[in-house]
Amino acid sequence: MDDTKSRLLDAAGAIFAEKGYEAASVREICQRANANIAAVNYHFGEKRQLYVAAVREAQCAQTMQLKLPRWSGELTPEQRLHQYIRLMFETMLASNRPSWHLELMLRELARPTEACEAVVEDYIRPMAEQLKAILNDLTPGLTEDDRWPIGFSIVGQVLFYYVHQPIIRLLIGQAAYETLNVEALAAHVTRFSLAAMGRPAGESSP
Amino acid sequence: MDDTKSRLLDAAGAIFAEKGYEAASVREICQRANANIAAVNYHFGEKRQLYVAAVREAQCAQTMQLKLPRWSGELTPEQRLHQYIRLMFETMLASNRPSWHLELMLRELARPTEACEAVVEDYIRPMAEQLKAILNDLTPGLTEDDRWPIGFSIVGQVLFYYVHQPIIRLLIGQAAYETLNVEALAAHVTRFSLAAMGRPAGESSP
Amino acid sequence: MDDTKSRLLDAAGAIFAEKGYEAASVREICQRANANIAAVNYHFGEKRQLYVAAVREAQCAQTMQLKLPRWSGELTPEQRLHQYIRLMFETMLASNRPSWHLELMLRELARPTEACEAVVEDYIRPMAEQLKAILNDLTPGLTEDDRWPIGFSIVGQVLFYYVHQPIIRLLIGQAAYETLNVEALAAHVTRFSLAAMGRPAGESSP
Amino acid sequence: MDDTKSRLLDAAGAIFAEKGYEAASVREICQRANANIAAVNYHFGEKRQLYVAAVREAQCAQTMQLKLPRWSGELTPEQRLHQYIRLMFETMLASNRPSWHLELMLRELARPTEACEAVVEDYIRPMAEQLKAILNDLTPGLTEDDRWPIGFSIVGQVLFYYVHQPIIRLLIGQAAYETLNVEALAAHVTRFSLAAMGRPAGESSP
DNA sequence: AATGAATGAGCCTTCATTCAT
DNA sequence: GATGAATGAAGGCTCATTCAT
Repeated sequence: MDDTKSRLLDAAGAIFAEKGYEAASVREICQRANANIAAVNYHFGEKRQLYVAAVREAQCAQTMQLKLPRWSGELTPEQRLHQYIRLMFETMLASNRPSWHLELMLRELARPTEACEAVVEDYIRPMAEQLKAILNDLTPGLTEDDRWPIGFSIVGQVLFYYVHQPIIRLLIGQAAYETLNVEALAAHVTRFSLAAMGRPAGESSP
Repeated sequence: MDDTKSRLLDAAGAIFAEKGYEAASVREICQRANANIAAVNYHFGEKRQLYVAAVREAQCAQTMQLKLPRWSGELTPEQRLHQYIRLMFETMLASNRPSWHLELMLRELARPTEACEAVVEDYIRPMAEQLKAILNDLTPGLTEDDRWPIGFSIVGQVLFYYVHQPIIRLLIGQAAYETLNVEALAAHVTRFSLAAMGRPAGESSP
Repeated sequence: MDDTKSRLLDAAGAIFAEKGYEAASVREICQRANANIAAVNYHFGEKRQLYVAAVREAQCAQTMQLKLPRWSGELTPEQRLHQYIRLMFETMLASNRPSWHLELMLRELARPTEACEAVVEDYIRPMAEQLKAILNDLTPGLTEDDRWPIGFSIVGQVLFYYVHQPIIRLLIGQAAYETLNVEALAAHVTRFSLAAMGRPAGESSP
Repeated sequence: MDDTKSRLLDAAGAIFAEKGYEAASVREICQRANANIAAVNYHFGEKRQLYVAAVREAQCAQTMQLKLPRWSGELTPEQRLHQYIRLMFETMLASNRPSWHLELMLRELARPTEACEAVVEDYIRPMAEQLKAILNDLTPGLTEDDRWPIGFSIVGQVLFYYVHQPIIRLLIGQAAYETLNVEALAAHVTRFSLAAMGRPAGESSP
């Protein structure tokens, strides 16, 4: 890929993720990308399409990174759920994330624009399928339609810690917030969800 | 309250909720409020403070509206949890809502600005206290600190349906999405959560 | 005089003198005068007329203050010139001046508006007459018309120290500037001017 | 230099000189320069910097124009002083001046802003040095510090005719004012100043 | 292929002023 | 007599975009 174009995409992603579409300015993006002010329109036509491209880029990067480890086959469904949940937390909370990818996608999913559908189809749905596969093994008696709410209940718990970080921080205090860690959160959500599905807990650690 | 000022607040709330702070323009707000362009500056000093005032207004309105029904005393904890959850869904999904109140607050909570803290303290924390009181009766053996994650798991499930509406709609299809209703969703989340806490379900309907 | 009106006049004079007509805002003036924003238009009709009134006020105050001491009769013309010059310096440089009066008038005289003519007639011309009377005695052989340039040469020297303060400060340095004092400056200008008129110096001290 | 930028500078200088910084509007400047309203921001960043640039421009133009004729060597100090004074008057009063250059600089020097220091150092000080050199020859017995006041007395006389034009016009009447000319004024100030320094006059004409 | 110059619409804010009370 | 509310014009500035090179 063209060097300038790629730098532009990277700068745009970071700034869109940080400030949102409206508050981000083409000038600022070009500046951070060390590109000419006219570069955005040259390479992407207009600001809107730069945004779409940035979301798409984020999506690709995320998708690749989020490949769940090939189940070693001998893992129990409980262990696989635990892994799945921990991976979500890791992705969301890991501070070493290059970083704007997830932020940008979640912005998009909460306030959908034209880029939303692609994200769902290319990124969200595959992940949902994986989760459904796990739930398949955990709740064999349920129909397809009955499994959606369970998946939403699980994913909702996890995303809450990401989307509503500021609430949590204010409610439990900064000190307590800092003690939160991926392992503990994943253990809690896994235990909570397995119990909700009538599964004995305690043996989910892989 | 002054008429123009109040009209301004209402228009601002609606537009801020719809488009976000940056994308909303003072001109547009004044136009919708049938007020002069200088009225914002006169009554609120600047755009930012109009936003803060609008959030505060939303909060007041919400708080009043959200008074949980006085528990009739003889309700079981399970029934009270069910009521609590249903009330959240009603508040969020009721289409007859005049409006922008909740939308604006959730925007604020996901992307906190200076108005966030007030919302948490005045609106969120009281609600959290009510939930904790219910959990107190449901999980007598737990410490205060251990109850936070449970509360978050419950609230996270509910908010998911609001914040990530577009994902759900795309994942399960528009048709299926329209069949969702407050009653069913509340029942699911309640059952899921009670089971997670090791409580026999089925008797929570008030 | 009305209290509010008088406070308004005082505040206006100070701010006009400090910032000039354009840069001064009616709001700021009313604020400093503890008056309502509508007070200016109520008392003076419009900003311009408030300015004119302030200049007039300055002029009155100056005129009263600037009354030269009645010559004791037995003073020589040289001594009277010395007194005249020293009085100008005192008026201009005295730091205890209530202070915006002169500033405002000089602004007006350098950039004349409609208020200029009145200032000249009521304030400047009487002073010029006094100076001419002195010069009359010092240069008996000259015609009226020939005495104007001499007066201008004297007054020009004095005003230079006021109008072009910043140049002087930068040219000779802040330290040297601070050693300047009314007495020394008056002595210099007097000596210089008397010599220019062919008068022996050294006996002008009153 | 760029065409638009230079037209902008010229228009700005003229308008700033005429009305002062505050009263001049960017819109008006752009209009006169046949430039877009955004051009100021593009080329100069903000109004303030356009002003500074205009002052600097004026200064350059003045400096070049004000090169004193190389003394032919055989001129007496008296003749050189006469030339110096006449040149000042010519610069100030010549009606064929393209213009706003001097006006703008004098505005700046009377109400110094951030641009003042540069004007003094680059324009005023060199001129002051030239004058000091002349005074050096005229008053050999004096110290450096004693020569400043003499220089100020000379320059003050000249500037008076520029800065306080309106006073003069009103005092001596429009008719008399129009008879004033560079030659006569320069002759007067020269004679006055030479006499003040104890120099026989009458032979200063070059 | 890429850019510096330039555009015009629109931004938020502040202005002096007026009006109803 | 005096004021708080409200007005509309204009302020400086920034925006995404276009154009000629």
